[in-house]
This record gives sequence, structure tokens and C-alpha cells, in this order.
Amino acid sequence: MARLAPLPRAFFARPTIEVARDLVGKVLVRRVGGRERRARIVEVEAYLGPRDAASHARHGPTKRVAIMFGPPGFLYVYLIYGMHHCMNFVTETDGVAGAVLIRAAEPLDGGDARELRGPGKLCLGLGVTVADKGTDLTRAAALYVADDGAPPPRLGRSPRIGVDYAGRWAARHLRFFARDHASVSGPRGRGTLSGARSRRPSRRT
DNA sequence: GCCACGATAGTG
DNA sequence: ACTATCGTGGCG
Repeated sequence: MARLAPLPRAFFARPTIEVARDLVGKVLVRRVGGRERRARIVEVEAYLGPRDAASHARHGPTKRVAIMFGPPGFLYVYLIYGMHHCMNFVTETDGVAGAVLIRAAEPLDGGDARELRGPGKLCLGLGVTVADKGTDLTRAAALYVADDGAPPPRLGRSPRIGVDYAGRWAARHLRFFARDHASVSGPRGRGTLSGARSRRPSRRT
């Protein structure tokens, strides 16, 4: 298997939404215990700075999320609901908050396609925990991101999952995913549709 | 010091 | 629709 070069810091040092869109289709490389595991990112969400009511950055640079305000290209991991880990890539220039939540990936070395579907299962499947928080994603070490030359997938977009409390920010289409991809997360294939509308008409907004 | 509440996932 | 399970952050 040819070695893949990590994406440079400049890739992450851009507006969060741009980085989020460009991350779909990229390859996640996880090295642990001498083994290398690869997975293609198929679904992400953009979380912006303090003005984004759904973002962990909304309360400013507290101890937990200070990393979101720091330099780009580092890993932010947190524990949610006391049991699931979620991985995020820090974006924007140093001093500006932003991160992209990685929600689902397609295993490239075989294995169950559902294993990495959903942010919690993705971390579980790749063995990523809060201990990995702060990892430099631009170094070819335990965890990094690469471009394997695959053509960028057609993107769908939708509101972010699980942020209904965020007022008008809940409605913004900041979730991006590879259209028609089986590895996109969500009950009933939520998001395999072309973005904005769900099968059920209306129900809010 | 408390206490409410999640950027979830599996089951009923 | 319900809940397991715990760190974070708001508030006093």
C-alpha cells in the first residue's frame, strides 16, 4: 500500500465551511500498534466560532475547547453523553475558533461498512479517545488526513444533527456528506437524500 | 458546591 | 420514544 502524505497545515487554515466541504472524500489514516487503518470520510459538520450557538466555542475559550481557538490542523476530541467520543479537526487561523466534526467514514481495508458510521462509532472503530486530543493531524503519525487522489464526491448538505437547541443556527445547512453513500450516518439513512429536504414534509421551520 | 444537560446509539 | 452515563459549564 502506497504511503499517503498528510494534508498540510494550510489545508486546515481556511474558513471552516470550506475545510468541511473539502474533507469529504479525504482519507483518514489511523496508525496504532504497528497497524495502519484507512477510511474515507463521507460525512462532516462545520462548527464555527462563538457566534455559532451550536458550537462548543459558544462560551469562549474554556479549558475544554481552548484548542478550537488555537492553531489549525489539530485534533479536538470530547466525550458526549458520558459514553461516546467525537473527533473534530481544528480550522481557521490561530486565534479564530472553528472545527469540523467527522461524523462517518467508509472503511477502506474491508470490514463492516457500518462500523464507522456515526461520530461515536467512528471514534470507537478507530480507537480514538480524549487521550488523542491535541494530535497534530499534519504529521504522519498516529492519526492524520490525506488525499489519495480519488475524485471529490458529489456533496449533499443539510442541517446539523442533534443541535435543535441552537435556535436559528440549528437550521443552517452546515452538514456535508457524500451523496448516495451507504456509509452516511443517521437513522433511516437520514442524509442520503440530496440535502435539504427529508422524506417527511415539514415538521418545523 | 450543585445540578441540568448534551455535536450519541441501541433497544422497545 | 426512552435511556445509559459523566464531564462541562452555568449559576450561586
